[in-house]
Amino acid sequence: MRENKYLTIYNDLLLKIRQGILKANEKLPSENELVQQYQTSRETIRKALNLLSEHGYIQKIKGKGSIVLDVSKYDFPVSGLVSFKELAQKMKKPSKTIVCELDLVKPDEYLKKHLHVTNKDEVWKVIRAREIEGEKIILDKDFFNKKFVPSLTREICEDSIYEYIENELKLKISFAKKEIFVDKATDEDDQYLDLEGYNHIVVVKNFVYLDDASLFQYTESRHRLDKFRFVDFARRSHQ
Amino acid sequence: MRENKYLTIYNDLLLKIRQGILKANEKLPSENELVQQYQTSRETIRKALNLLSEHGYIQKIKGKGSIVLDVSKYDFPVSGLVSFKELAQKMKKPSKTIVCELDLVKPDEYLKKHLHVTNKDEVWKVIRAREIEGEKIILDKDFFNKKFVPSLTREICEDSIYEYIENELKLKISFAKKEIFVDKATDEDDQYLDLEGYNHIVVVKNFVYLDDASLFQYTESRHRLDKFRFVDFARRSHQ
DNA sequence: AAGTGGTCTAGACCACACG
DNA sequence: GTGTGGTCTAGACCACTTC
Repeated sequence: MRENKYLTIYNDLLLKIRQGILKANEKLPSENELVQQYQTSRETIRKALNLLSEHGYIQKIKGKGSIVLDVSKYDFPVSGLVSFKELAQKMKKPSKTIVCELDLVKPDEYLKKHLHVTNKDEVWKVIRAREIEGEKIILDKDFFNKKFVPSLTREICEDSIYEYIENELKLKISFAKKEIFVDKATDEDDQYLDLEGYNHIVVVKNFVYLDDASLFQYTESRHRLDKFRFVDFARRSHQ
Repeated sequence: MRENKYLTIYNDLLLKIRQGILKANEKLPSENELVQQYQTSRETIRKALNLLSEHGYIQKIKGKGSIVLDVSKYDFPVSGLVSFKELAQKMKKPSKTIVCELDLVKPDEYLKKHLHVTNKDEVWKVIRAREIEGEKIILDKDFFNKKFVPSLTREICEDSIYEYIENELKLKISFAKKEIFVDKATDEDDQYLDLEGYNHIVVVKNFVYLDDASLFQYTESRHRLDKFRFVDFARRSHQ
């Protein structure tokens, strides 16, 4: 057994919720009962329950107990953030990635500021169009510091760069900042996408940080207005 | 002293980061050192550090230590989600709220489904336009179950309903689900907002749940395209 | 080998909900 | 009062980084 005990318990409880063994709107066993069931300490049970809570599967109420939330009514996965692209993949809609540009470039002023690189650094610039159900509706512009990603090929780009980075290069992505706003469509958008007359674009900027807190990727994802969708599930913080 | 020990430590460390006593890109004292400094147990220190980490102020690295992240480079507050409206308030831009409608209505099919109410329930329907720097750019449509919010006045609506609910009614909001997408502007949008020719609208749907996991508010916030902005800071989850 | 953060334990006391 | 979840403690062992 190599998995954490609290993650094992988390996954076990999650399975029971998904299978309906633990029913929505009903109470979970108390923490002390779970201590007995899983033969562990209370803090470990609490770690598992807090994870379930943070991910929106249960609600803990002081003095009463923990309630299983109704997961089925979410039309999207509950935890985290979901883009149209991810949804299309989940729905198994036919999709395709077209690599428009793949270059090693000198950073311009904007990139120098946002990627924290200097004139001496080189930066991978990747532009890809995402075609879903026959329409090119998303334009992804990615920029990586060459220091972190030495080589990159068209094949990797057609697949998932993200998987390549995590699985092959073993770089660990730890957190990201997102900005969403609407912008006028550029000539580049028009060139690579099927804009269908829409002259505005939803822009999702993404700043990705590694485990050691260094910024290594800047991404701009440009979505046609009518095909943009974003879901967030937020637990209110302390205070 | 009534505040939690770990929250006290969290706030103290946060203050030191903000004041530059703990500098960006430098290491925090180790957990064992903090145990000494604050005369507490390691788990308590870890609770405080985990909060700082979740809120994006530090980065913990196994075997090495915790690094203070550079907060100053975020043009928006780091933790959680920030809308244009909140930003305008932070920037102290002149803003005004116009209550367009305030009614007790029977729920239609859509509301019955999303607010989990029946024909017997009554629902508060509040429509407000938000004017910022002289332009009406956001239309907020709120729906509350009358069961939770018995009375509501124009004055409360012109102020913050949210504050009224938390401070006066003592209802505790625990989590919310957001959906963002772009829709065609309706006649209602046109009637209440200064659309300036934009015929699309960014829609932010908000489902708000109380402490006991009951859904009590459904909100739709409709933003003029050019004035929409949304920031998210997401830590990657386990797994 | 020494120091770091990550996990886990077995207790303790508290605040809250409910009958 | 009993049971619940929330906080806190003082230890322990582990995996990882650095020397």
